[in-house]
Amino acid sequence: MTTPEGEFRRDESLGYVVNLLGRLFARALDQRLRRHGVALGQFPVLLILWEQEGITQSEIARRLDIEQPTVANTLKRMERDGLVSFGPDPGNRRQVLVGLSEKGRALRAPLIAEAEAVNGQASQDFSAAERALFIALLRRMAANLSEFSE
Amino acid sequence: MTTPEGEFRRDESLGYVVNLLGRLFARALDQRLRRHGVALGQFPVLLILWEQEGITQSEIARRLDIEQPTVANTLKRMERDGLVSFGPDPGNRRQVLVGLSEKGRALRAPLIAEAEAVNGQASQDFSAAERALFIALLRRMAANLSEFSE
DNA sequence: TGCTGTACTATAGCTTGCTATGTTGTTTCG
DNA sequence: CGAAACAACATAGCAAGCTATAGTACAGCA
Repeated sequence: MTTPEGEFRRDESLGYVVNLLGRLFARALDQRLRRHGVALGQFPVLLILWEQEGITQSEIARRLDIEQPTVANTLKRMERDGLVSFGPDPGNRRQVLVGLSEKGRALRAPLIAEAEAVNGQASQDFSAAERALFIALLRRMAANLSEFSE
Repeated sequence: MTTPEGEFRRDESLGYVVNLLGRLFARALDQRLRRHGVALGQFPVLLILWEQEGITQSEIARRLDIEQPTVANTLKRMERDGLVSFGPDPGNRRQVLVGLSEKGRALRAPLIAEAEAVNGQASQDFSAAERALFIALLRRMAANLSEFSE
């Protein structure tokens, strides 16, 4: 399944097309989140905190599969924007527990609605079966790429 | 197809999963390109220039669906790294034509091999039909998101 | 011709991702 | 107990995406 002659068609390259679609999703969601004063990268962190507050920075990084310094910087901007606050863990002085502000909690329903609107637009002509199939293929591919790098 | 109760499952969200897969592709390809001294974002630009040299910055941006300032900055780094050179267009003094260095041309085969290796790993257990179906779904979704923003 | 609009490039500034490295606290084990 | 390993967080520095804006050259038209 290698390409015949040093040729390489961008439009047939999995990585290229996935990356392009990813940027389209990012642009669409970013525009909508900005209306609420929230930046794109803050949204996944909010998703985690809406599930569970009082976890550590590294736990957030682990659940999102993002590096710890990236999360640290995003949290710092979220604190600046009044979305989260940090409290020391009395039982463990090296870690810091992250909590939501009221503002952060209140954004849950409206921001999730924005994300669902984007997902809805993206899959507007997909049947439920197609959508499920698509997610399954995405996940298989992600699993393939997560295997030890070689 | 909206979610029942303010719930939002990351693992079922199209945007979330596409974004995650995109980062996995990016990490995998970045690691491989680094061995050749090339940064990830330079690769799409190289793909364009391998097809056709002597085009303008904005033409590159248009073909890749990336904003012009992003391309401008990437090209600046590529010049620094000795991959491209700029020549003024004698017939049009406002634009600049981008050309490849010998080094840039020579990287074609090895870098395409790296990209194909990543694509191959990602789709290692996919049949040709599945791969084609997957690409078709990605493209439909991209078309849906490209429709005028609302 | 000259003015207006458009196209190309550049610059500033932000966010979010990454790696690499350092600091500090906790755990483990000899 | 003390040393070594490990875990959490911070910081520095880079790449690449974005928006907004400004400057310059060209084109089209009154």
